[in-house]
Amino acid sequence: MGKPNGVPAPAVRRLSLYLRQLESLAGRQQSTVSSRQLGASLDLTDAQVRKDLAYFGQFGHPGIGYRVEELIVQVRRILGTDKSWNVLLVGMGNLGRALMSYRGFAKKGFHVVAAFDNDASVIGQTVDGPRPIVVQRMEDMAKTVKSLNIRLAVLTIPAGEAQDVADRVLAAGVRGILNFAPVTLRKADCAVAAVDLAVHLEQLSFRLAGGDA
Amino acid sequence: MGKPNGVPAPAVRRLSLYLRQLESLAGRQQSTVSSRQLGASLDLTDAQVRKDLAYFGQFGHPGIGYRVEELIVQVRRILGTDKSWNVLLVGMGNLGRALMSYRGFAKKGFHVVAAFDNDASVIGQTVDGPRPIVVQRMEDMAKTVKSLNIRLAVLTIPAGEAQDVADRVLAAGVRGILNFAPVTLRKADCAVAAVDLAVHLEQLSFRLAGGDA
DNA sequence: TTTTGTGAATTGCTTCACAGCA
DNA sequence: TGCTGTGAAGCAATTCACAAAA
Repeated sequence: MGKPNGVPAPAVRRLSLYLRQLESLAGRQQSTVSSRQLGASLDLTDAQVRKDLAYFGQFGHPGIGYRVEELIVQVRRILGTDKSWNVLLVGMGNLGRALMSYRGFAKKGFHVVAAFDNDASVIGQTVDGPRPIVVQRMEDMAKTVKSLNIRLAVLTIPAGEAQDVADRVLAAGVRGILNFAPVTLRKADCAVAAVDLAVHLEQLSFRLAGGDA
Repeated sequence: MGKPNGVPAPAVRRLSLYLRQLESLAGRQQSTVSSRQLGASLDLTDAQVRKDLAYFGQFGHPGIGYRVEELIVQVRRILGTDKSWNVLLVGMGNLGRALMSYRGFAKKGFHVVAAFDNDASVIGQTVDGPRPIVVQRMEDMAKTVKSLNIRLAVLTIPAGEAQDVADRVLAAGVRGILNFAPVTLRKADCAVAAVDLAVHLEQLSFRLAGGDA
């Protein structure tokens, strides 16, 4: 049932971008798209687009291109977003609260259904979101993960606490972590994605400070 | 004066991670570190670490390793964060406000010194941050960029407005963009870094939904 | 025509393995 | 001994180029 393992990681990253662009095309009522068109909109070659998609199946139609709606369905299935995912969030600081009410998650089928913090003054508060949610104690995590079938966690906490919280979240039964703390997590065979906001600015400053130009 | 162009992009990305780890080591009073140690903490091989650093110079000491404080200075210089950068932020929604008060930026020398929005009810408001800032009209951008010597912009705006705002920001004199909108920007020879929060969750769902495991 | 899917060629990145230095 | 810096080897990803299909 698992897909073949010869898929380059960069191809999987681009799959998300293809989906995003396809959804945009669908919104503009465009019914088919060529690999050249799709690639141009993302700064990729047509060959790259075709090769990436071909890792997962034959979705195109020679002479026509790809049917937008059809390909959306396929890519969602490949990415696993044809079903919805329940997500928990740890860390109710500014960033955590902002992500709670971020509509982009729900649009893609990710639903923040539980929120945690270790600060007693925050626990019990109701935070806004698509559905308002009461912030829970960390101790209640395992029970909540089980009862709500949560499989993903978003960590918006200070670097010093991140590893401990990650361990706890995994122990509670979560399978994947989106980590905003500026540390690399020791991961015990679980999926981890990291977003370090400062790192991205550093990459820009490198490029502007003689890095390439 | 520019560094040679044979540097792989992945090496530059890792440079930020090395710096983060080195700063952590410095905080714990560790004075030297070997490529093996540094690599292990980031899930990289020792050879990878040495090769990455060697693209930029000879910083190590055979038999000793790398002197932590010394290497921090060098890496900051390479990344361009030995000097501070003025940054503007467009889009005062939840995410924008959260980033305004995010301490991680200032810690790395990035200072949000101006904020913009196109919503009349937000313009003129004071938003919190390291220094509180008054939200300006988009029309004032060019003047502000020049007077405060702003070189980077962070965009936390809806996808539909992103390209227009990016064009405007570049016209105002900004040289690099950190884009949180879920669209790929047509970039006219400027540096762009993209953070799409939903994309990261999709990568996790792929890995959990039979993608590799 | 137009456009896909794909083996072959190419480019790029990582790992190996070891000389040289402390 | 312990460790770096680096050419050479190996592996991975991208691009090329063309047969096949509509």
